[in-house]
Amino acid sequence: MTGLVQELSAIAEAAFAAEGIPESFGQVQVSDRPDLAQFQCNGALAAARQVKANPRQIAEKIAARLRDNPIFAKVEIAGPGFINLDVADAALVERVSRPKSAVPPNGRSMVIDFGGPNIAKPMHVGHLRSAIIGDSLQRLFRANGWRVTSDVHLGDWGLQMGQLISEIGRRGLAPIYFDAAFSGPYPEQSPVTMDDLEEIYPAASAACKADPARLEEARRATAELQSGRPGYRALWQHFFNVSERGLVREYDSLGVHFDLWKGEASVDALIPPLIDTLKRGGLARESEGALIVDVAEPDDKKEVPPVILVKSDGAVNYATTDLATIVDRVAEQDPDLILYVVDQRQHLHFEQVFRAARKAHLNGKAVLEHAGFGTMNGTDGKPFKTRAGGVMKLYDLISTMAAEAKKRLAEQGLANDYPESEHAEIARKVGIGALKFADLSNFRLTDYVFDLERFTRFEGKTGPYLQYAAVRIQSILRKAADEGHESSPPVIRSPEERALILHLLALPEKMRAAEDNRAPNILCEYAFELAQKFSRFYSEHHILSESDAALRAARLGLCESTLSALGAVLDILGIEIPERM
RNA sequence: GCACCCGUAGCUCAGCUGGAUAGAGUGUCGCCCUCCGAAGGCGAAGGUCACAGGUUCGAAUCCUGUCGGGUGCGCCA
Repeated sequence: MTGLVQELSAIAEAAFAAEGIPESFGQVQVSDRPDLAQFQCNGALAAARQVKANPRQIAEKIAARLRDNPIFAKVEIAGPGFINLDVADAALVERVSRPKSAVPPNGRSMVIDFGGPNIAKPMHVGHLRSAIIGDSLQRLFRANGWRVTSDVHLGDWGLQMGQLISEIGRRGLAPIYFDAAFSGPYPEQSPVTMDDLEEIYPAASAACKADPARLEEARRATAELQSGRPGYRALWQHFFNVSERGLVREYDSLGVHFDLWKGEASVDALIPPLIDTLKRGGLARESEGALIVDVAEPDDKKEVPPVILVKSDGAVNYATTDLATIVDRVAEQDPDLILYVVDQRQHLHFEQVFRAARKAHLNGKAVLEHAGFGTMNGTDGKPFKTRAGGVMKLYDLISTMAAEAKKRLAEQGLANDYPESEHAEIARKVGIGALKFADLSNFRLTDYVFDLERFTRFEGKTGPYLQYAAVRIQSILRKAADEGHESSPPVIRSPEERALILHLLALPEKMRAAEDNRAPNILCEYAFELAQKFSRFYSEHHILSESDAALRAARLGLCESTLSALGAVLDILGIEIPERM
């Protein structure tokens, strides 16, 4: 699906080429002077320098060619050589009325790695960004025709596992798993619950921080787990199972789903052969008791430390599992792109891993890319904490958001007569919609302030504003159907209709820009403007009571087109639209 | 110390492959519901785009430096 800007650019590019000027100067954009024109082309100005000609003269020649094309209602030259363009209403209406078809597969495939949470720890607000941004990206790439495989990629193979194991051993909670003489089978019932783990983990972590001997113990346990000690493996499996149930529930409540629930541990078997390969290729060497891969390059501006494959204690790092995971993914599906949606603070880690992977040719044809995101701070500018000083659990945050949404419904006196279950469902969708939109509308890389008050705002540039606009359209269409009104392709009889249709035709460009930049905030902006333009149209024109049946049908058609575009974008953002609210 | 990210309206943030008058939301002040959902619409006020240089016909955007904030710099993830 090509967008209007793309189509206009192609026309202008052809005009430049016909004048013997590189066609790249023909790029058309939405005008930043809407009072003067709908679109503009600045190519004559840029070309003038290169071609050494008067920009106005170039613009004149281009404009003369453009005027031959009936798609334009206006072609004007302004200032030093801007070419201002308006598209004919008939052309707009024709394009917005074309039946929309799904984007066909583009033949490319990718893996999205969410750098998921560590098992045995509850999800907290710090995990929000990866989940929300990553989910939006997987929906976006799919919508644009990619074959996408998403992997939550849990943190389940590092030192924290050894910390848990050694702490449980000390407490004597499950002695059978520590009995070297025991030959199994181990109990099917987990000796610890998720609640237990949530208490044991911080205790173990604190103990290791305070006492080097405890840390040593945890390291040893980690190495033994990784080298296959049966009791530890069995215990680990319990951690994993217990945690996974909880995590699935948390992600479900956010509406985030993964194709794969793999983790670091899932590539365990691939590590020994990988290390072999790296050793044989002369890429891995021993240093200070550890096995490393040098990845520094001569023209580096910063110091890039080596990748540590095997620590001096014999355990592997997450760099090692990340490398093995690349091997796994290439073997499984040979993707064109592997995208890591992980905190920007881990940028250096990925740089190291990517370099090592490329050096060893592990990545096949895949481009390896880290789409980092900024940290979430509290209103004090420091990493977010609750009033009590701890991190806020995701579950609590979602409950709070839904409760606020419910309060809002009550204030408005709305939904009083809805069944309780629907009431709760609306509150959930609105609460999560507010949360997701607030997160996604910030550019990925910038740190942002987590302000509960701002998140629970439902007016202005928020998720609920968009949901509200969509619900209003649904309501109109329902009434129209009840009254037996037909819809027809839109017409342009007013500036509001024209503005709305112009914006509808910009969707394909925005989808592409969002993909190119891995930036869902571009779609947030688009959706917000779409809802604004609809609201404007809605307040200026009465639809159902319009006596001219043809005009009423055309306006209903415009409502349908708007709902379809808004629904598509909200779907990519992972925001659900209630039937009513 | 070195490297990376950032500094835009009172507040929260867009804009950054250079283009005409720097945008939005919120907050403040006005106006609009006997008519399709007011979680809405319209309008006003609010800016030396941190600072100083440079490149350019043209810089919030590119380059250099300064100040301020954040982050990262083998055996955590």
